[in-house]
Amino acid sequence: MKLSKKSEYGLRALLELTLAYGTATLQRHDIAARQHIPVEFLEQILLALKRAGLLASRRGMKGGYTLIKSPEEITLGQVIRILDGPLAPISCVSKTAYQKCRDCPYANKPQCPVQHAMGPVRDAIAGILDHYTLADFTSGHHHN
Amino acid sequence: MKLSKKSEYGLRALLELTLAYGTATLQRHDIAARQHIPVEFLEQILLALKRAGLLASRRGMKGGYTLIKSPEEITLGQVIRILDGPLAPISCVSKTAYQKCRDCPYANKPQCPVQHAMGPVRDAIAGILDHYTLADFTSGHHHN
DNA sequence: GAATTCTTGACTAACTCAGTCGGAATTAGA
DNA sequence: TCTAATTCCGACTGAGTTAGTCAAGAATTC
Repeated sequence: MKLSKKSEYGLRALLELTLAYGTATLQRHDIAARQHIPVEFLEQILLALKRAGLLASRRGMKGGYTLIKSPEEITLGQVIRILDGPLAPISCVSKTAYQKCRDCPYANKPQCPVQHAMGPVRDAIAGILDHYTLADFTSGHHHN
Repeated sequence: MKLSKKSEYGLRALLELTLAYGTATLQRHDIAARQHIPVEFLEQILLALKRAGLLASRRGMKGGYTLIKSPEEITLGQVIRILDGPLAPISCVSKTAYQKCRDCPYANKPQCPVQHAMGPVRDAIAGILDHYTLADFTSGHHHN
């Protein structure tokens, strides 16, 4: 039931990139310093977000990262799925990464009690996180 | 965001114990066989649930485990907290195990964006799991 | 006292998490 | 063209967690 550091750092990094959206590109060390994230670890995260199509980057002097989509289009659910995998507490109730549970005596049967309990949990989590955008995430936030 | 095998097995074991509630005591190997759980691993789980006050046990021949409280009084939230720890996705929004996040630039400040997003998630999860009892969990279930 | 069952504690192999490191590729500016 | 700055990529690591396994001890019944 836990959010990894990777996702937490990823969200905080995207917060900075959202604040800079349209006006500036940010470098690893800028983000790392503002959010107190180890720079080499942050790098991995930014690369993953880039591969997933959320960020663009430039190398060399004056390089850095920028958001490639508008903050209203990116949800926390997307980000967490990229960095941490599926939101569902158990894969037999996942919608984005469903997997039949093997060795469960109720697998396949219509009334698996675990699914019955965890389905609504996954829907509640996804219902919040898939409607919460980076714009929402940043609103109310002012630097220093 | 994931439920451990420990919790999953624990819930499935409690399902069997709920079905037997008031009529029989179950032994490790009964539960293990019905739910396809490795018996030595199940043992740890049952012991933890016993220490937490949900189960009673007897040793020796004709021994076994029984539910000590009625199924309406035990929620999935309680069980998962015993076996997996807090439900909150991040400890700074936990109500049962709050911890200030260190090294977060927003720690203490009233408007931490991560808390703002994850607070409702933790409330949604707890809202479901703390109202879902073993009685609900078992309803609609009939053996074979 | 023998068989059965829970109890306790230690042990382990595999995996994940949270980084760290070294070097290669790209770009800007001198 | 040279150099400094920056991203990119892969490998590596130490600590901790997960999912068990195992052996020996204590209680209970027959």
